[in-house]
Amino acid sequence: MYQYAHPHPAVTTDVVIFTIRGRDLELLLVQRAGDSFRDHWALPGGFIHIDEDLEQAARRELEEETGVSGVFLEQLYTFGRPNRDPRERVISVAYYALIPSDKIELRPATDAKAVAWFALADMPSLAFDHRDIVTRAHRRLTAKLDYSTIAFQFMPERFTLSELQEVYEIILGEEMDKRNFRKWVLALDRIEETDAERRDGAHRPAKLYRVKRPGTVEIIK
Amino acid sequence: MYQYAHPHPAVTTDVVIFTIRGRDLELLLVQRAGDSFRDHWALPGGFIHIDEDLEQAARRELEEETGVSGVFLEQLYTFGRPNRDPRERVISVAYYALIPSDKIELRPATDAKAVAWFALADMPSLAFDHRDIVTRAHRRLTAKLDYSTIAFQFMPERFTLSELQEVYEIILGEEMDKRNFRKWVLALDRIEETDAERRDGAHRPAKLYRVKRPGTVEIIK
DNA sequence: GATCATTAGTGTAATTCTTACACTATAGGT
DNA sequence: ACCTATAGTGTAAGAATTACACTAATGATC
Repeated sequence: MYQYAHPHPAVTTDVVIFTIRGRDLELLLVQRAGDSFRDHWALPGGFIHIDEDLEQAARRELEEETGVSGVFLEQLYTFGRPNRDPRERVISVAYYALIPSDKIELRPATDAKAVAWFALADMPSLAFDHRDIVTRAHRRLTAKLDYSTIAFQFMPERFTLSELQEVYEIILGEEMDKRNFRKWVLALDRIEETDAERRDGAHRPAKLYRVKRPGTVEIIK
Repeated sequence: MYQYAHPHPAVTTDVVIFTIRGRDLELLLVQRAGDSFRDHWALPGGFIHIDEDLEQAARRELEEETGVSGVFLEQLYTFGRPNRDPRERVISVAYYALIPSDKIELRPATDAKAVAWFALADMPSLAFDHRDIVTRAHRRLTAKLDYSTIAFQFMPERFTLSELQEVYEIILGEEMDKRNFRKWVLALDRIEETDAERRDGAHRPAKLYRVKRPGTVEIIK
């Protein structure tokens, strides 16, 4: 038992894990097994360890559910409405992560819980205030498209300009002009041509590009 | 005594309270009286109450030190490095607030603690990781100048365009062109002329403006 | 091996936005 | 009347953004 002179809230991290699958922006949900919100879908998350950094806790949750590490992860917002959890006062420090589309299958056998990807458009109803967390994460992501290189975090090591454009279109939900997009993204000077190309199907092969500094998200403009 | 089956961190809020005083962007610091970092300057803040919303806790701290309420307050970031407080694990949900320059003298008699405004450029050394909190708050504020109407939150009910421009110049730390500034800010369509003017000194009086929706910070462009 | 279908790749002109820049207007003080 | 100080105003050049349509290269089919 742990004792304190004044009441302490519990602190959790929840992680909104985004990826691009097919033609959708999707996120990872886990089905709850425990006592409250049983069988509801929820964001991956859990209590922070008492000697663990917040970001480290979020990375731990991320890795437990997806097996991936070293991907983009950023603190989103802290949710602390007094009754957001019916059991006790729980404050959740929410993070969001972006997973490149070639790493999404590395999900290892976790415990018995169901884990699945859902498109933002057709999520089930979520436990706690997790819908609010998702909404805020989505807003942050779309906002960052405009002024940072965050979208590159979804790309595999090599990709075509058409694929990159499609990622932008999926997240923003609108089509973009091909020539203007290419002019713009190349002028950023954050990606470079490789000497490989992708040939798939009966059409002209596409040049493959790579991001120059894959680990970093930079502010642009 | 309060008991828990697993250890819980303490949770505090700290508030970076900005205002414009004279020709400086300043923030409010309090001198610590308690056991750790005694006599060091620190951000106003304290433990959240167990049934209190996070923002409400921040507003309470803000009002305790300044007497003001109803001003702009936004969650900034949550700081949780394991040893940021030497006494126990403390997670701080930081907020930042902006106070209009005509309300800064409403500081009521608080307890015995010293309270003072400091220009960002010459702050004393701060307790805990409060310097990091201030740095992040300042970054957020300058970033928001570019894409929101946040600067209006510093303005009194009526103000001249020169005063508004000066606020921008103080925060950004650079001079701006008078004609371009006026064209730009009027095109935003977020402030309007009143029929009053300010006459001070031996020169042409300036028209007074007011913000159209004082309570809100809007995204622009 | 010609044709077809499919995606990759490319430039220019019009428009809008941003920047640089200097003088007149009006008050109070002398 | 004149001086000083701040308020207030427009235009032209340059930069960035938008709209828009055809050629290139491949694999599949006949």
